Amino acid sequence: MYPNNISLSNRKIISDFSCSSCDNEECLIKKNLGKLSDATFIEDKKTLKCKKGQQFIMEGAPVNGLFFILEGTVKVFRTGINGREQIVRFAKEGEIIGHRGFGTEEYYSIGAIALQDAKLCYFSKDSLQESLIQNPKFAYDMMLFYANELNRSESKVKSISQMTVRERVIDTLLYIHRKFGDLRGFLNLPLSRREYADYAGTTEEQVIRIFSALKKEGLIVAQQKKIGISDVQVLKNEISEHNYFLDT
DNA sequence: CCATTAAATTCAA
DNA sequence: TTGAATTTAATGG
Repeated sequence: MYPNNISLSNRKIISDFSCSSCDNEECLIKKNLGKLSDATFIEDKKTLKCKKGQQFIMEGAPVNGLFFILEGTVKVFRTGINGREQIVRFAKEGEIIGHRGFGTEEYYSIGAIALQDAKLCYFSKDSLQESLIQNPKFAYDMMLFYANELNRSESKVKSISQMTVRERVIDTLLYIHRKFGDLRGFLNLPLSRREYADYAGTTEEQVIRIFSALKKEGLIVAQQKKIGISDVQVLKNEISEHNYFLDT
């Protein structure tokens, strides 16, 4: 389904512009730009354009650096035993992709695919490492990001092991809702039911049936890929015994 | 899990 | 812009 011959060399590199002219205030690098005075790595960065559905990190590929999302949304996944895709997270602009392989790991343990046309900033590992060492504030911001990711990931383990399928689907809906918000009553991120299933750790059919049930109960509205949550509070209540909510 | 149908999206002529 | 081809949603076995 996905091209498996993508390498850095054949990804399109679009006009590189400097971080100082970037207006993405969410970006960790942009936030610390003032402090990153002798940051040579900013010059090394490549900005790539990635088409919808294109995979830009292959599982098992060697780690050379990491990506920041400049624009667009991305799904990060891991392939399980039976070839099933487990979606680890959805990421939007300003977020970091591929950070797990950053320290000691040699190969990516995850894959990443653009959900929409996306622009990605790519920084080489070596130059980034250098500036992390020299820049405590930057390193601290990165650490917060890692801590947050770890927290979310631990909660996800719990949700998969202890919640019912229906609860996991609801949890997924709420996660998308609080992370991507809604636009005119619909979740501001179009996902296939397959993708909901891959995130919730269930099957496409289960998701479809639970959506139908929720629709009948008047808790959500659904027209194709557009899902609207009618009453966030009722859904929250249903899974409240499991949850401490996360902000990412 | 698989098969069927309906419906929607993509793509190229 | 249209319609044929492919993909996705929904339901029942």
